[in-house]
Amino acid sequence: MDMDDQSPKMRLTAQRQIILEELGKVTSHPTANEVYDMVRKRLPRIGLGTVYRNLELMAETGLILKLEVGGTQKRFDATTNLHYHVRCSECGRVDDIELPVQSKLDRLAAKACDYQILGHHIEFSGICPDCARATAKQISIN
Amino acid sequence: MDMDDQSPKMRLTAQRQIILEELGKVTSHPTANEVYDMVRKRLPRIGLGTVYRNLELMAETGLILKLEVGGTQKRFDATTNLHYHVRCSECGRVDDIELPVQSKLDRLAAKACDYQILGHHIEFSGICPDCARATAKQISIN
DNA sequence: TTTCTATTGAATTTTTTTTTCATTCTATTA
DNA sequence: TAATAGAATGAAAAAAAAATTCAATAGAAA
Repeated sequence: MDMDDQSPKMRLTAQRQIILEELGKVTSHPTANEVYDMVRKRLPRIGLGTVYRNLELMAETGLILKLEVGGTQKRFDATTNLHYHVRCSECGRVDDIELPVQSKLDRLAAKACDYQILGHHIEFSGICPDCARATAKQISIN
Repeated sequence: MDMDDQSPKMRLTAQRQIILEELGKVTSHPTANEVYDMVRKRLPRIGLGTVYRNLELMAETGLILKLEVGGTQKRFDATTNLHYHVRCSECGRVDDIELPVQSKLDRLAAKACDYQILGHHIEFSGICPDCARATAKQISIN
């Protein structure tokens, strides 16, 4: 019999499990390299290629979320339910933002263009508390 | 006398002018490499570094817009007034979308997190007309 | 156990972006 | 006009980020 569309068999290897665990531990949205550093503390011999490969794979199967937000590097998120992000324009840090998903935007967009709209993502930009504090300090020194 | 905050003197060289012109000609949002290819038809000896350098510079001064949307590469836009984008999840093409800017989102976001919100960007994802047509053809062949 | 396939680490390659530097260009001053 | 100083350039190299290759390994299935 032919199996359905699902990928053949994706094993939950130690590497994958630990990548997933480490990603779940943080609320920041680490880059592949940052995940590599986190995972390496527990699996010192893991290769960077493996991390890239698995993050990509897990994003494809929907296990995690791949964020292609501002900045040069892709970032990853263990929370897969739809939500928005804030990005600090100073330091690049990315956080989740608790805002109800504006699904009406999709309907508006569908009317406004000839694409078949699948969804949307909102990225807010701003100054994170840490950078705001740093700037305030900066000013008071001058 | 000391001059004000503006950058010293930014010359409008032939290279810059042509980059700007070529970018203005298209409604797509070309990557640096695509701009390079466009510009090279008129300035065959221009270097890729010059294109990158100037796109980055012009984005900094606000002459053009740098989009860090989905996909691996940065894209550039000659239209600088705030607007949203749709990105084809099949081919990566990016188009503008005519949708009023939802400035209330910034106020909601400000309440929902401890960042100092500066603004936001919405990226819709969908299937562009071309890819939709290609998919339809694909299906009818099977 | 044996076989088959997915996965890995290590290294390499590719892709994208940035930087370096000697040279050229241009605006301004003398 | 010629000299000068700073900005900008092309060409090449380097750096950064991501993807791929491949022999070796590990696990599941037979």
